Amino acid sequence: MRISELSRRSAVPTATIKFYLREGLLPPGRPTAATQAEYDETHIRRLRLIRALVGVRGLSVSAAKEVLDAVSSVKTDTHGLLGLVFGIWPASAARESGGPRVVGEPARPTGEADGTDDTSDTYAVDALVSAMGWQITEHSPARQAITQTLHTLRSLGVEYGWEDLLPYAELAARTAVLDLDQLEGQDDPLDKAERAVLLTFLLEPALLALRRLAQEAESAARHTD
Amino acid sequence: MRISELSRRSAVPTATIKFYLREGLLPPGRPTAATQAEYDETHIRRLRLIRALVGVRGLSVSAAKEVLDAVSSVKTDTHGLLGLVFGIWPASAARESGGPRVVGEPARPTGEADGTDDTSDTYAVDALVSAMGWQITEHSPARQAITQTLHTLRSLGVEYGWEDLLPYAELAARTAVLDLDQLEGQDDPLDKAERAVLLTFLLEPALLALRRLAQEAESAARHTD
DNA sequence: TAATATGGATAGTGTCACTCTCCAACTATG
DNA sequence: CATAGTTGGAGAGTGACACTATCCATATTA
Repeated sequence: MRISELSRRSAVPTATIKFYLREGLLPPGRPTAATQAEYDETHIRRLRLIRALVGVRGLSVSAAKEVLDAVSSVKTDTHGLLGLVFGIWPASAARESGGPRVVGEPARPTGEADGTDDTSDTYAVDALVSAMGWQITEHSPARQAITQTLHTLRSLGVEYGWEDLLPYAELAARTAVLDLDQLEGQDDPLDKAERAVLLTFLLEPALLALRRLAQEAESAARHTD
Repeated sequence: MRISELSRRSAVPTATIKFYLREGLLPPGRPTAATQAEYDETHIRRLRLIRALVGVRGLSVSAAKEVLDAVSSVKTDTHGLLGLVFGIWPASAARESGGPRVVGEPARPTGEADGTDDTSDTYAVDALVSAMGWQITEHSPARQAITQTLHTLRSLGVEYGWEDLLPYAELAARTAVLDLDQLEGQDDPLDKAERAVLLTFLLEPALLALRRLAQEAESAARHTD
């Protein structure tokens, strides 16, 4: 099929499809002439995946590209596959770790305005990880996210340590078991990778939503007793 | 203190402070003259909270305003407080529920391009909620987020129903118990509201990060067996 | 062969979170 | 009390981002 049919069938405007092609999110079609190319079902599928990651999950286009590249890079190496997928962190983390997105300002010299240090939180996360008995890559972006959260909470005067996160970590471990179980069926490494991506990224908003619902229910339950 | 000291102590540029004042995120200082106002510790605290919600959690400024307004609106009404806080959904959900953010396009008539319907997923979420025995407001934004996720997964050819979310919901329920426990100490309703906001919103990235770490660990564990 | 569609490149748009510039009204200093 | 530096407030400007629109030299279709 050509681009207009691809557009119609995927409900993505042709201009946007061209944009995704340019950004390398969508692989080019098979060229049949100088100004003609042929697309197939895989392109429709890929487009839906892109829209899901960007639109539903809210990933930036560049983050989505990272994710998709990781999925495509899976040839036969079933081994590092999941580590690769699980190691990807949405690009928004970049602006998180560097503080609020600053554009023009030449990094004002006054670093921490309140004297709190970040290093102690790094050790706290190490303690948490080893308390759970987890084998984790040294420089996982997820580690930084937790460090950041602990640091922020502390700077806001909330007493919060890694011990407080431990019970959450236990629940996260069980969540991970569920997640991995969902991948058992898939034999084709590419399908497995795609499913891992979908269940990891697309489930994130749903899991947060479940927490909210549960909070509301728990709050109601405690108030009516 | 005046704005320059507030800026120095909070590490937020004065221009940005002025912006937050204009947007209503930060309450105005006590005016001492036509072009002079006095700020205090509460403003520093509020600034840190804003930066945490916007910078760390990644809320939009308008979403942060909603959150902050909700916290401030708590006078003595300890009752609906938590429901109010838990019911807030980041503004990004708005663009999620409406599909990818479309700006110029006049809403192309071709609705669902692949024929899948959204209504069935709405019932699925109802089933999930009642299976958990949760008492939830009818039009909670969190419901929509889950509906959306189920719908997206289905449109991508992944067989996924509310039954698959049930075990996650059980874990979410336990998470909520932890969350609510953390609020028990606070007696002052305003402190309680602020703590609820912090632990709900700021913990979200950390919880997702914990899942990633747990996934990596679980994946490693399964592969070395 | 004329009307329409396509791939590719370039430029433009709307939104967002700031950031900069002005200016009249202060305040601190000599 | 003169003057240099600071404010609050308003409005315009900026850079990043995710598209979206316009061109144009082919290609295809009627």
